[in-house]
Amino acid sequence: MVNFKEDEQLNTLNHSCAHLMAQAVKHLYPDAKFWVGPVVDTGFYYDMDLGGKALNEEDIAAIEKEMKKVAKTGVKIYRREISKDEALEMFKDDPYKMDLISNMEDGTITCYDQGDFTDLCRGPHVDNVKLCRNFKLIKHSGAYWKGDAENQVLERVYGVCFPTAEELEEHLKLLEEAKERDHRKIGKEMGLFMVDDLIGRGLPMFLPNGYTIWQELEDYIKGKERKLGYQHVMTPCVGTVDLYKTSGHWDHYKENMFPAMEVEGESFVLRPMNCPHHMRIFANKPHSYKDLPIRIAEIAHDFRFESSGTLKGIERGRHFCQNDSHIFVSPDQIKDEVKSVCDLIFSTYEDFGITDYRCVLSLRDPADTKKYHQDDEMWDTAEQALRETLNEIGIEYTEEIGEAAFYGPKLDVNVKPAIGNEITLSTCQLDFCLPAKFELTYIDSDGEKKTPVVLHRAILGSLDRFMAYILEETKGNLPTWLAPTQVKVLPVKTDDESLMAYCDKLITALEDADVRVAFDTRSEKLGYKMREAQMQKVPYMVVLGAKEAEEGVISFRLHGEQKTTTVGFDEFVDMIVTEIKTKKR
RNA sequence: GCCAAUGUGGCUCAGGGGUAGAGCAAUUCCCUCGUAAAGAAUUGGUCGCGGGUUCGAUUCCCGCCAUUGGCUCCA
Repeated sequence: MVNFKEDEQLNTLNHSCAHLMAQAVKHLYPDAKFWVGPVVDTGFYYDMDLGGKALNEEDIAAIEKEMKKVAKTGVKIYRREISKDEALEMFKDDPYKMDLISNMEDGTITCYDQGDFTDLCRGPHVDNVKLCRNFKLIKHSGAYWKGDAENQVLERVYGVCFPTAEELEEHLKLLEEAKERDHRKIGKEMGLFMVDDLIGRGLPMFLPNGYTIWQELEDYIKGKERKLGYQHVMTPCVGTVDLYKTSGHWDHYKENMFPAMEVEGESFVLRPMNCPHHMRIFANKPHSYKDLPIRIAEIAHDFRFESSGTLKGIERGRHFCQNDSHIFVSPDQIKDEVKSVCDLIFSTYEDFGITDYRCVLSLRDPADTKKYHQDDEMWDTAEQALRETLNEIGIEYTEEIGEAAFYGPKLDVNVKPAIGNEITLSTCQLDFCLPAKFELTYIDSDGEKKTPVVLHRAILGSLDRFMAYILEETKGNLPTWLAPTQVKVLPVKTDDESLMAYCDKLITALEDADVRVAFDTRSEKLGYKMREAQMQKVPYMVVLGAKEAEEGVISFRLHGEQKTTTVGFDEFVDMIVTEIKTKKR
């Protein structure tokens, strides 16, 4: 999909189209005030104050109509340079523009005139409104001024613009197709999970097919972790409020936790994360420096009271399972262990064929004293240690201020799903803070008690979110090892006893090899059964008739490919078993 | 939580002030068939929930709940 921001021509065109939209809005709502109208990856938007008027579908259609009308006039767009004082005078009735201008550096300010409309803008722009005629307003919503929920809500309208009508058409088609990849749609079609009002919003339930995938993911990552010396534990989904007061999570996140339950004079909460539980496991017995690193891992159930507006199938719910681990190391082990975690992340991505990801070194914002644990020295040490390690490993990353956890900096690995915003899949966080709060110690080689450093890390992130991502990436055509049903056997005739016996022989052979196989014995037409198997996204669709039974061969189609392949019986079984075992295609 | 839209049988959707309709699915019958839907019959819904207006509400109004698209947030 195109990136409007990075393509220079599209960027200019869309920026100009944002102005065209503002002009049309001004015609329809003369009192409209305008905040900013930037180009983003997916097109453009403009944030506008319409005096409390909330736009609906009809209003959007009317704005589009007015835009077409203005575009048709072919009015020219002129660039004009003015001084800051002139700008302040020109926009003195518009508090939003005044806010923008007053925050600009002194010197020349540019603005653009098009007919009866003038807007402050750095530019560049196309030179005529008619060039913006191939546009579409995509969606609209409320958006807080300056992105702050404390501020008033502005009307934001998103759109896209292309040089030609054909390109616009093509783009809109792609947007439609992206909806087909939505994991919620795929999940419903494949019977993977459900959400139910009576259970509660944001609390998806995995159905047999979905749980099969879930278990495969769990086995996969646990297997990898075991080889790397991780020790798996199981801990309860509740903890006392005091536990979270000790960790500091209570102060930072109590609003986003399910409220406390009072039982026999004690307060408990559903746990939102597992760090405190794992800290207490470390504290369960004394440790020598010789024991480190200690890698406590768990596929852990967590509950967070996410805002209702953010819930999204299994990508973001109020219950999820983290592929979590806390690694207790001595300071001199940090680099090796971070490197080991990174290796694990990237080897996992390789197994899943994930190539399109972005690494972020998330740092604290020193000005945000409310969010972050206050200890400058600790932060400097942690951030520098993580940065150095990443540089040493040679990972490409961008640094982002204000994205750190309250207790420490982190490496986040983000991906872009088919629908919606970038999500974090994997994370590796460096924490000098919680071990001290929990007064964790180990005995060092000099006989002194020292405080360990903790790496918080998740590879698949949450299994739920990872599954959502994989479903969207593969459109539900999962690799064989993950597929709920791996092989479906379709007999051409169901009343042919020797054929049915041949099918049974194959099914037994596959079941003995732990392959998940289904047998469609209904007396339906072959085409009908194939269509159904296809829609269920079964990787191997085996068609057996008298011909195959006589020759002792297997005919199959792979993941809906048009071509049919025929191989020997044993060869087929070996092929599947090998594929599943290597977890690769 | 905020702004907007939506909510009709298991699924996808049409309809609309006089107590509902299609296709698919399901069930039964029939069919035994060679690479994406044979045919027939039957079953299935107090139109998200609660109020109000009305002789009468699934349809109009209000409130709530849920879903969807964004905004904010994501330890």
